Amino acid sequence: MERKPIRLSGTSYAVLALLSHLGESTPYDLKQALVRSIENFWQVPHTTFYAEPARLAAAGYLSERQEQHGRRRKLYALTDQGRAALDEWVASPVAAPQEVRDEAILKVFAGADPAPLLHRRREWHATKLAELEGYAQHDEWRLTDHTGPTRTLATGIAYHRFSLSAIDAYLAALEAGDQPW
Amino acid sequence: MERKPIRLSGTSYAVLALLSHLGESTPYDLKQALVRSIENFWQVPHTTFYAEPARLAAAGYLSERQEQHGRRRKLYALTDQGRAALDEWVASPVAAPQEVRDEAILKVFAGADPAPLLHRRREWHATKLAELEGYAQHDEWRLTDHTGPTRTLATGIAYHRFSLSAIDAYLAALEAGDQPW
DNA sequence: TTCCGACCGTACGATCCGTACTATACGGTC
DNA sequence: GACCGTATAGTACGGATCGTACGGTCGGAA
Repeated sequence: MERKPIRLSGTSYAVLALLSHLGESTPYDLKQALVRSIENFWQVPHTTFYAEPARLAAAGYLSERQEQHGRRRKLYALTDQGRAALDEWVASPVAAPQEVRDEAILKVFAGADPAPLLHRRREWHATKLAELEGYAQHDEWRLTDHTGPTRTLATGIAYHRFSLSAIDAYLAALEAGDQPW
Repeated sequence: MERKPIRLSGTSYAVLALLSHLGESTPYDLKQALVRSIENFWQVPHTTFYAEPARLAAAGYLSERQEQHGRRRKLYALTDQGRAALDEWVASPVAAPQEVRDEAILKVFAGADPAPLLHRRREWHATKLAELEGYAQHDEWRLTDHTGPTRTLATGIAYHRFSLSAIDAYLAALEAGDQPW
């Protein structure tokens, strides 16, 4: 079954989890689902993401077959080995600490004025929030169930809402003449 | 001056900014300062970080000289080219969006129970908060000035405090029988 | 004087990433 | 029915990055 041992990264488990939810899918389908759910908390560049199913299949975690018509895209599905690896990972309560990577804070660290960076950041959060709220309205995954994808999308919406309010509070303090910190 | 063109990453600018604050330093000094300030919002594995000053020096952004005694460590300092690159980057108000990478949320996405993950996460934030509050008390960088490193440290403290309170609120809701989302 | 732990760093192969490019399907339109 | 624009659906490639493991160096205590 397993042919070539590989290290499983968070991205690997993201693919396994998506396949568990969606059933047999193409890499493109998986990428779409990623963007609508967990991408907020686990970013993957598309070149990395497209390579992952093939890598997992080569190690025995996924089955691979090809469409017989049209683009002859590859279709992937969990094998028993893949499902077992996913279940084992999910069952363990250990997780790497949260990482926040923020180039704007890095610029402030280097001496930049926070205000213009915050204004741009505010726009970005507003755009993302609208995008996620759109997914929440239209997707088959509804905010009323308690599945993983739904919780994740709701967490993303909460994250952008909170960021907006925190930025607004900071900017208001700045304009009132305070120096928040 | 410039010998071999390289791409400057966030990590590159972190090194330049640290050197701008500290003056001539060894990679180890820089790493220590990183941990006490911006590492909360820009993580760099030590193997990557140690390699960066040499890479920047080879491209002309840093000067390099060696201690004459003891461990004969290498000492790096900004060149004019390095300072110019840093200033230009700081002056531009564009920054990549904030990225949050959270393996715990990824596990919840895959179906894990949030509660045990949150308890562990709570411990981690509490530990980090204590560590940062220690830096704030003892460092030469004081929370009363408004330099970049100080703001960054204060932001890190605020981040961990907020995370703790958010986790506590979520756990309290869970224990009260609610399903927050 | 030798041992230990903190300090300080490098080697190396696997993985990941950004940029650029390719190619296919599909609807409209001239 | 050939053309064209847009969305779809990827691949190629070289440099950057990463985790694991290992290697030396220094001061102090035993």
